[in-house]
Amino acid sequence: MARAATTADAFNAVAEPRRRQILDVLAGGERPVNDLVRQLGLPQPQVSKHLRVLREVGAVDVRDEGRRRLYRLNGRALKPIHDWVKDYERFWSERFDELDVVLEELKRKEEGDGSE
Amino acid sequence: MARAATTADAFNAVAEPRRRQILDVLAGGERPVNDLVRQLGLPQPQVSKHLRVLREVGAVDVRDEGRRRLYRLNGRALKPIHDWVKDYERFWSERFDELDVVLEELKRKEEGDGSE
DNA sequence: GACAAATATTCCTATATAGGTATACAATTG
DNA sequence: CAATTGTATACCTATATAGGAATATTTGTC
Repeated sequence: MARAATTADAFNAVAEPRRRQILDVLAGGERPVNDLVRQLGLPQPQVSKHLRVLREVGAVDVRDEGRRRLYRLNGRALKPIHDWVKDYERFWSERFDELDVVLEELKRKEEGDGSE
Repeated sequence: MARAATTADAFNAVAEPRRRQILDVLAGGERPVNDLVRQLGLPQPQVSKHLRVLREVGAVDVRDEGRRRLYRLNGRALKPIHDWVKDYERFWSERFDELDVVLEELKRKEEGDGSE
């Protein structure tokens, strides 16, 4: 059985790091394919292929400008990812809290042992 | 060329929705495999397979308790996902900001038309 | 109109996998 | 000790893909 298609949802689309890179660049503003090609140092066909995936999950939109195709980010498509992962933030934030407590206790111990 | 392995990183591991579900359940606390099997209504071998992936990306930790294996969440492993997607929050938050402005203007208009 | 630029798409391939089925192994129970 | 429980894993299969190489199509320039 195959994995879910890369175009199945945003999670699958952005699992591929190059596609995340493309989104990162587009976060800075609308771009033609050529810009992405140059900026990412990837071959043009590759970039087009990745853009197609991103387009199909709705993460980018495209408009024609003559022979150029300008792509822009649709960040809303990434919201499901954020919505899912944000609930896990407490698992590393609390960790920091616990670490602070432990460090505080260690500090007290050191002060308590300061006499040795 | 194959896609990156599901065990390549957290992004690839959680692209599969069942694995996200597993993490969601474990977010509620340490669990034996059997609990996950029953709670998710998945066959046991499937659950074990998914758990192995999650274990390899570090998203879960396991300890033996007799013949039972208890799995617990390591939420830190999901931080890279959060770190990446959080910068995109502005792309839907600003949208909400704009919507608020529009709604505010509509409200003012309605209040202005309140005399009719 | 010839040529170049920009880009999408086709063809190909080796690779990994999600689920199904069956099995192996260890621990527990009676 | 036999039977049961709990779980990991092996074997199998159909499927999708990331990149490479090549190509097709459209638009722009001179």
